[in-house]
Amino acid sequence: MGNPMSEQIARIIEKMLEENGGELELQRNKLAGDVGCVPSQINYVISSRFNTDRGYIVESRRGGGGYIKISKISFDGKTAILMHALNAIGSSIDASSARAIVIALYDNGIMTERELKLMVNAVSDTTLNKIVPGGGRDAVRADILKSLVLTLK
Amino acid sequence: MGNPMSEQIARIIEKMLEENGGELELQRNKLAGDVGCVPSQINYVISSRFNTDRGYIVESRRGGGGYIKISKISFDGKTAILMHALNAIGSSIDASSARAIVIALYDNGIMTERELKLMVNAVSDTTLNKIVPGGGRDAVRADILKSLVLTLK
DNA sequence: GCCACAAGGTCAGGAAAGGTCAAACTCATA
DNA sequence: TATGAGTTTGACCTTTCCTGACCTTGTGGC
Repeated sequence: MGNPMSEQIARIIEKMLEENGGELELQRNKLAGDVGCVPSQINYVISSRFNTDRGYIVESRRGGGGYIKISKISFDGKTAILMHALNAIGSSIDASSARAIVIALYDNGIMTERELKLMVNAVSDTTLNKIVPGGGRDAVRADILKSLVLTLK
Repeated sequence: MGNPMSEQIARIIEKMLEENGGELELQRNKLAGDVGCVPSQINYVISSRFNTDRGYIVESRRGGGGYIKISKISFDGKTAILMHALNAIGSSIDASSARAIVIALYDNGIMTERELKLMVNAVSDTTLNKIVPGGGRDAVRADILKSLVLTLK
């Protein structure tokens, strides 16, 4: 692994995250300028390394005073269960497996009954069928489910 | 950490609203002078952040002794709120409007904070961006959101 | 009624972010 | 050497914010 610029940027972000207790707000253009790359590369680094799969939540705002906010999900006891679930979900998951995972989480006392219904609903086929084309549906479901599971942290 | 003037103005208004039981009358020119911006920016802040979608009603009067009155809507019937939300969602909705609606529901005591986070996450752009192609994204979001809102019934 | 002044309203334009996408490049490996 | 995953870049897009010129409405004096 030579030392691609993406690595450097990722390290910079990781360091800032550590110094800020797992949460940070950055200016895309400023960071790009500092490190000497094109702004969209910041997006690339974030989406390839600070995504939900790796346990980060990213929010952003455009316009004057815009920012990108990255937060790392931190571990504790029950998070082990959640991580296990995340792992089980993978990059694509069908409706019944998703349902099973959610129910398992409920059985483990990770969430309330209403939250259970909420999640079952969100990832049900009837909800996703309408628009998402056949192939992509399970992938969309996986993304949503992972995002939801992370919220339980 | 940008800190646009609009944010500051919004915070000031929010604070005044809280101190006044959800209702307040302000002088546009005075507020603009106090905070150091052009008067029309007050309109911008009000129309972008204190609009009906977010649960506010705005009235005003021009001329001598003019004013702008902002009141936060407080619903009574829970189902009325949900119906209002469903209506607001429609068949397609962008990320920030979706977010606004969910926050409004939370503000009205329809759901817990964790449910709020869950929903915000489920309909965020970062979650849906990955796979759903540009056009359909807002439609998928609307379907998911409506499904989630109905779960609260 | 007419006029001056005191509010607030509208709108278009430009600036300041961040987002998206596809093409080209790199480099390890089959 | 062909292929493909990962990286880099730039052209173009969308959202959010800020400002100023100009418009409309209400009040009070004459």
